[in-house]
Amino acid sequence: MDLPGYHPQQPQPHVHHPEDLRPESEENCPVCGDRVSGYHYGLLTCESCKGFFKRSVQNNKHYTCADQQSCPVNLSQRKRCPSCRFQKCLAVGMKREAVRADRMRGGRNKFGPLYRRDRQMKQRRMYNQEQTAPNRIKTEPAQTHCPHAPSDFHGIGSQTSLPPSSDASHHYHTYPSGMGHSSESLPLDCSMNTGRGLTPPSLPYPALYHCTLPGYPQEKGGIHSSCSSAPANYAGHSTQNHPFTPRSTPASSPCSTPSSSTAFSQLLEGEQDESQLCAKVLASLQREQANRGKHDRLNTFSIMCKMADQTLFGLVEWARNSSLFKELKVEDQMVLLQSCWSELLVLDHLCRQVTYGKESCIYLVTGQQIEVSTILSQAGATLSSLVSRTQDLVSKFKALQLDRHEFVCLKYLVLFNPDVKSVQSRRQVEQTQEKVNRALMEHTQQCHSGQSDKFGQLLLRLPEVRSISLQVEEYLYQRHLLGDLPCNSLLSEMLHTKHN
DNA sequence: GTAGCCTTGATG
DNA sequence: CATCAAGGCTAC
Repeated sequence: MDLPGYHPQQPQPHVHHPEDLRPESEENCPVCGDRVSGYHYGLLTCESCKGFFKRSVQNNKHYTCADQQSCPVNLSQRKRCPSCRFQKCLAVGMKREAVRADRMRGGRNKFGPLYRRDRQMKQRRMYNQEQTAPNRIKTEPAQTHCPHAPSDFHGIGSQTSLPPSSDASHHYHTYPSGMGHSSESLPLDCSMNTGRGLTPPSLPYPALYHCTLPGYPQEKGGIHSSCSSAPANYAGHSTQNHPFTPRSTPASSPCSTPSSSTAFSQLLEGEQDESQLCAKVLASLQREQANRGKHDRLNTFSIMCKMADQTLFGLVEWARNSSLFKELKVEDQMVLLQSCWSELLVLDHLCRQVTYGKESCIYLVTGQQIEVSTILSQAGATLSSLVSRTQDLVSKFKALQLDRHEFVCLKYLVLFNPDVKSVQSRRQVEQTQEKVNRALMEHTQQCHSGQSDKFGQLLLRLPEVRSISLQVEEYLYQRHLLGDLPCNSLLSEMLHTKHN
């Protein structure tokens, strides 16, 4: 697999977790952020969430949320909405089965080994942290307030990681979605400095297709000069990383048998270099933050949206540059992309986690990492559930040892979806999908003959990708309606198109 | 209903 | 016998 890794000249990723400053024993409850008192019903939680979960299961409670099912669940507000609290308990992994039907006291249950493994893992991680601590970039006090984000595409709670004593409630008054609206800046700031260029990234995306697609294929400068819709950081992409520029196959490519390499050379031609993408997104965000006043900094949610937006832009460009995609009518290209953009984002995120992500961390497109437990302890129910579902899928893909070729195939399979309504050349889309399907099947058989039915296993994951992506869209749309999404983004345009 | 503290009892 | 994750109790 092609592993760009970290480039020494690039900002090193930071692991952001407030626990940095505290001993392990003071880990926070993933449901409400309170102090944990031990393992309860499947994972480390606080005493109150343990009791709450027990009561809810024992009394077979069915709560209803009076709001949007995304209420904040934290130390100060955990009592406010039992529905969201219970949903979050489930989302973070508390297990109903661990509540005993016979109410037998004492003893141990079947989760004993799970607790032990988890403890060992945590100990190992702590040991590793101690080993590397002297080299780690410390977050400045101001940045311990850094908001944390689950991913580069989910859109994210812009809640800040406030210390337990701080009162975050004022953040929630205006935004009942459960996410505060902090103007405090993302961990990005740790590495952001004095970029001074005036390159507003918010540009007229609505014209994306009308403006750019007719201009292509290959019209030099089509997208970049005839239309200002491309974020500045993508300028130059077509020359630096043009799909028709011969690209050397990664030396570590796991498999290059004649049949699959022929099929794959066509599929892999437009793949972006992760380190370039990372550098561009980071640079653009740094510029944007630098251009803002001290009190006008982007909040976490906006930063996450911008990351997602630029990732999305990259994905659109990837599709547009793909020779298979170019064979389609422009109208079909548009409807296909409009139908699958969120799935592509989810797949892109998954691949990033499988390739670079460390256990229990989420790896952002900027190379930064955020502890899943931190996110779960601060996010609302919807976001927590999204993060948990996605992390589950990451584990499954990791277990399947998904390689880059397979990931690219999945992207194509999602893109060439003949079931999309209003596709004109349905047969053509179908044929391409079959072609990719065959390539994927051959590849898995040739390169992973040890894993029986890897092909089938990969395909079986796609419905979950689809389902997560729909939840992502729904979540983003809610935030959009609340006015949380940055204006003029490709993201909001895609959401709008769909809901119209 | 909540949450902090107490009691219980299988496990290693 | 110590541990610790279950359930129970009870002031609020």
